[in-house]
Amino acid sequence: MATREPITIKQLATMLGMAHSTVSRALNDHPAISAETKRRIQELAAHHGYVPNSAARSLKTAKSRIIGLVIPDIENRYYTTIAKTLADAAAPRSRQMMLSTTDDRPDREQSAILNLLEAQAEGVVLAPTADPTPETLAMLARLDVVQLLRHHPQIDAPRVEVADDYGLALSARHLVDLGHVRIGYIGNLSRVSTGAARLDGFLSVVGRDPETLRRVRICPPRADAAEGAFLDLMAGPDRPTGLVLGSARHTAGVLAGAARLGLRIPEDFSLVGYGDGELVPHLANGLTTLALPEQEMADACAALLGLIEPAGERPARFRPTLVVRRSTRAPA
Amino acid sequence: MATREPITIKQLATMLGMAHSTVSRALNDHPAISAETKRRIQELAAHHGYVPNSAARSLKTAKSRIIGLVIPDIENRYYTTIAKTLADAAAPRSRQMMLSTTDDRPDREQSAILNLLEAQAEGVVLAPTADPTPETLAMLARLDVVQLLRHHPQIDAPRVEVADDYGLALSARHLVDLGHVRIGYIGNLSRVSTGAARLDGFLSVVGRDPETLRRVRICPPRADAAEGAFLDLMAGPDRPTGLVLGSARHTAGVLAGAARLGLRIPEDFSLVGYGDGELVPHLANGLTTLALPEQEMADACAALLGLIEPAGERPARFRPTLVVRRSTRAPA
DNA sequence: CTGAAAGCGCTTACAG
DNA sequence: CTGAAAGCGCTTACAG
Repeated sequence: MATREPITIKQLATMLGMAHSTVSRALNDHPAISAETKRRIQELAAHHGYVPNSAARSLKTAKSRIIGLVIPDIENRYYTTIAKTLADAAAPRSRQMMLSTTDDRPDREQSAILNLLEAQAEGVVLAPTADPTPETLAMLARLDVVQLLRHHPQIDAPRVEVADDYGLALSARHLVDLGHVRIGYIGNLSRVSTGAARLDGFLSVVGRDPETLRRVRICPPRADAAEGAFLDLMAGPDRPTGLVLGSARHTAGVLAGAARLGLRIPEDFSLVGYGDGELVPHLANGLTTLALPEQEMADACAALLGLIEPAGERPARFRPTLVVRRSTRAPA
Repeated sequence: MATREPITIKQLATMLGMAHSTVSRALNDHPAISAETKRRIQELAAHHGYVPNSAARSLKTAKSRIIGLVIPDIENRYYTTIAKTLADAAAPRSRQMMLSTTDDRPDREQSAILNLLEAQAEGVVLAPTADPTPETLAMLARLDVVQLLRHHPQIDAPRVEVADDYGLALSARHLVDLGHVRIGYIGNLSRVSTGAARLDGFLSVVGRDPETLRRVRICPPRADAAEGAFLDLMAGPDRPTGLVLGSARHTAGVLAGAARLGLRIPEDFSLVGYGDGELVPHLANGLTTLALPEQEMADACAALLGLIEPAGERPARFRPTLVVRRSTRAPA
């Protein structure tokens, strides 16, 4: 029974010869309205395909049912899982999820946050860029924010993050325990908090002498960049016998580089990835990797935004676990 | 300079001793306002961290800047790419992307569409479930919709889809040309349009005799389901020497099943996947697969919604291409 | 170039 | 249990 022009509460009220306030209350199941009146009104509303106007409701109530998710990259499996879990939590509570990707650009971050502020978002889950603009920081102070994964010193908001230093120490320790001495690292820019923490965790185990630092490569989270870094790292003398990754998006590049150089895993070098997933067991003959509790972290975000009941403890920092498969072994 | 309570146009007008209509015009860069007035107003607005209220704007203009993306599963790489591309197209046009996942459930689809209708979404990109509810169909008639990938006979909206029959024929033909005779198929439910078209394309090449149909397995788009189907398919006598997949989410299950049975690819059977991606070249020693033009399809959606200029032709159906790697060869 | 006024579709105290 | 009224923050014809 959809009409071209959406029908309004006022029109329904006119048809029924009632005040539109009564219609509004009936549609919101207000206790003061009689059952019979409610039934009549709701029937007519359904018949005419009445749909409430959320802009009008938001204007009146000064809040919307929108929650924002602002992340660098939806193609990163980690964020994909977060998006899925958050969307699943939002749907049954009639919350809408607004998704923006920043590609780690502060200008895109700023416009995403502006849009959410304009929309009077109820909450925002944000994985901040390395350098949010002053405008972004000012706007964030006016929103209910959760910092996901990364954090920025000037954003005063609860954090939901991975114990990355712990995790990367786990990765490095695994290779050391297997007997590796020359261990390389390819990871993200250390300007974002996670990049710094991951490198730090790695170095806390292998040491910080110049010799070791020469086996560290930092590059953007793209496969082609990682491939370049890998080729460069493996070109020199005293090639690493083990390699630790600090980003999921570096995996494909390293595997491509290894294929190009004809290096086998784990015969020629051992590899520890970052992040698990459906396909990861089938990479590199079974990629040893750090698994992150994406689900729990997304739940923690949802709980902090009041979307779901907090499930027991809600630690700010979640510990990754090392999943040992067949891409790591003692050096030849 | 952010205040707790957001500042409004009226308050700015009072401070300046002007009419609030003038302030509104200045902030919207209306040509009739003098440069000097604009400057003063915009300066004050910036100083007070003025942010327009999008609910008020939407209420007045009877439209929002929201576009909806309603898909079954964000973890499916195909949809991830679409989401990324659409988000990238939306951002510079100050459009917001509302993401809902349906998990192929008509009730979730209905509430997602209801939310978008309430929000007066400018456009909706929808990959419909197999059986949208009558309510959903009625609401869709009131929205500007593009049907992505799948289509439903009762939804009257432009389609952006893959020539799946063509693509799966390509997959099957590849194995036939290599000399395979016993070829299996694992794919999606045929109740969704793509499931039917893919199976049809496969059968158009291998034939529809009962012998062949016994090598077809239909299962939900989950790895565990695909693994079960695979084990079942490979258990019988006259095991297929080649296998074609009709869903990206079946890949992990089949690889897990093959590992469990100790079957090597391509020595023991050849495998053709569905959908390409960063990691796919590193699966199964180089997975031969159908590559879909996700980027172009997302652009076509954006163009149909008026978000971007149509780039030359805009075919409704996009042809996948077969990327031959090392997971397929002549049968032993 | 600027102002006064109406109104978008709701919600919600206040009356009765 | 229902109604009359005000108002949320904008935009935009209509005047001048």
